[in-house]
Amino acid sequence: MGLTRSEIFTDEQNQLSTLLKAIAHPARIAILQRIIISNTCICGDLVGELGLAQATISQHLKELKLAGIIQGTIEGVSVCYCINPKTWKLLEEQLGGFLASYKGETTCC
Amino acid sequence: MGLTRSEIFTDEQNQLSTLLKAIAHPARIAILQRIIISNTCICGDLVGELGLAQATISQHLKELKLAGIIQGTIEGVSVCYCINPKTWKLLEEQLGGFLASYKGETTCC
DNA sequence: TAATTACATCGTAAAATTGCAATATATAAT
DNA sequence: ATTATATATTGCAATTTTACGATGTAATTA
Repeated sequence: MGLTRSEIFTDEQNQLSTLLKAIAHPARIAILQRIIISNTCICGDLVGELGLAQATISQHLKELKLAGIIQGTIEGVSVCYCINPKTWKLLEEQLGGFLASYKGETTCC
Repeated sequence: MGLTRSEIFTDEQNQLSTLLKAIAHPARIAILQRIIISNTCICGDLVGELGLAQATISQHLKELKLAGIIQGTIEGVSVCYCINPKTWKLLEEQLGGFLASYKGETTCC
């Protein structure tokens, strides 16, 4: 009916899928890459560089912030965004464990 | 308008987001974990174990197959699914590179 | 104080996702 | 040939996502 039945899955499965969903969009990947490159935080630059409307960028930033992947600090008139190291580490661990659990076996169908 | 503007992003960004979207659902994570555990492939078992309707499981399997993450082989009456090693490796590389590009810096906002 | 700048939020439309019952299909067993 | 079993497909409803114009808000500048 359009809503994910989270109750029937484990907390780990739900948490990982939430983090993945947050980064599973080309615009949000581009935003994260841009933040990572300019280690120091940017923001309004994204609007001019990505080719999406300001409202759209702001919405994507909100989603990344909601998932805890980035954090924003008010800096005068503008807002400075950067990676949240804690969540990034969590993502690396959870996802790394998940991906590494498959050992490319030879016995397959 | 409800449709992602893929044209304005790079092929790498689009490809990675497609793969991520495919695994960004608790049911599909659960399905992949189950396939990985029983290194040898299963299928109908999922319906009984996950608590989702047969049509729903079948649909999730279809999405994973479409993204190239799993592959299915007809085996008598049932179908045997397993991980597609090639795509899994691609995902590990692309995602690994992306996650590793952030070196938890100290200078942040 | 008024104007400007940077960003967030609201409202809305189009499209995609999630889930399931019902039905179709295809192979195996009787 | 008929029945049973396993999976796929169809059709539908509820919900979420994506995108953007318009508008609101908050801090800086004139």
